[in-house]
Amino acid sequence: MKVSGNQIIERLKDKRLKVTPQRIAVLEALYTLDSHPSVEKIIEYIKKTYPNIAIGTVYKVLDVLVENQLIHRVKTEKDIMRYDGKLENHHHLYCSESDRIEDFIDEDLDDMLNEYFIKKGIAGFEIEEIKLHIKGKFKDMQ
Amino acid sequence: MKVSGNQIIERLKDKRLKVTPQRIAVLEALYTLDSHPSVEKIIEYIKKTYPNIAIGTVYKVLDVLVENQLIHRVKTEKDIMRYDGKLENHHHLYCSESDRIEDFIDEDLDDMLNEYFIKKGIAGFEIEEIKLHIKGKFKDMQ
DNA sequence: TCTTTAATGAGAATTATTCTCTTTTAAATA
DNA sequence: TATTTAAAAGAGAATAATTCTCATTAAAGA
Repeated sequence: MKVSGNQIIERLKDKRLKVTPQRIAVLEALYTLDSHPSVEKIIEYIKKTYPNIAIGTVYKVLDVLVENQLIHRVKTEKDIMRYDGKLENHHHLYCSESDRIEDFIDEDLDDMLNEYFIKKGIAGFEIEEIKLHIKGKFKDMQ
Repeated sequence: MKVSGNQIIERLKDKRLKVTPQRIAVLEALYTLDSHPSVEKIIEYIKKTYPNIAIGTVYKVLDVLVENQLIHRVKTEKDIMRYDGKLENHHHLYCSESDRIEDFIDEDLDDMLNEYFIKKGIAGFEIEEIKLHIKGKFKDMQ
């Protein structure tokens, strides 16, 4: 996920958020780190270039970014929160043994699901977003 | 979800688990409580008939039941764990405003998804289970 | 009934997350 | 550019869900 510094600033400005080094650092971490890092991993990464950042600030920044839909929260069966900087619609592959999460993008699948639910609907419920959570095992033991 | 006391005992025995009053009480709570209760709700319910149960015991029992696949963990974007006693394949409807979760069962949908993934597969990943997480709003404000 | 092994109870410990309050800073305005 | 001000960050205490420890109890097989 390559996102330049200017793009990060643009994204913050688009949401009318103050552009602070801390916010940039958190987004930068999310765009750089492999995938779906925990707060701990995010802090670890940021501290390399910004050793004095306060942990509470990272939590607060993450909250603000989620509220403004610049990132998403992701939860697995383990009990810490993880974050996802990918904005396009995607699903998740998850292996509970390794707690590894990978993104899964499949437009054909999305089309099929949209068509299905437009036709069928769900009584008493207004659908906003459909995400698949696909559990299983990764074949390469990365 | 009507599950009798005998059925509960059978389910524990099938998994070669010792049948203890605490385990029965936790399963009983899960089968009785509306849907997807938190540990707090489970404890609250059990304490009515079993005021001295230890909180740590409830957590441990829940772990054992999850390990043995008698129940499932469910996570939302809020940060406490919730549990689900339903064993049949089902999806979740979720409203983030109210943090309410409802089950969604649709065999046609499951058939369609199974067919799709049997045909297509996912490179490097062995699928074990597919769950939809459908976000939106409940129309009745229950 | 006896024995063994596993489960429970009680409460301390841990730890992710939130909160409070003071200081600092981004950015709008003069 | 300097000033102003509302919002953000820093520091660390507080909270609360969950886990851990270890002594006690109980389930279930012999």
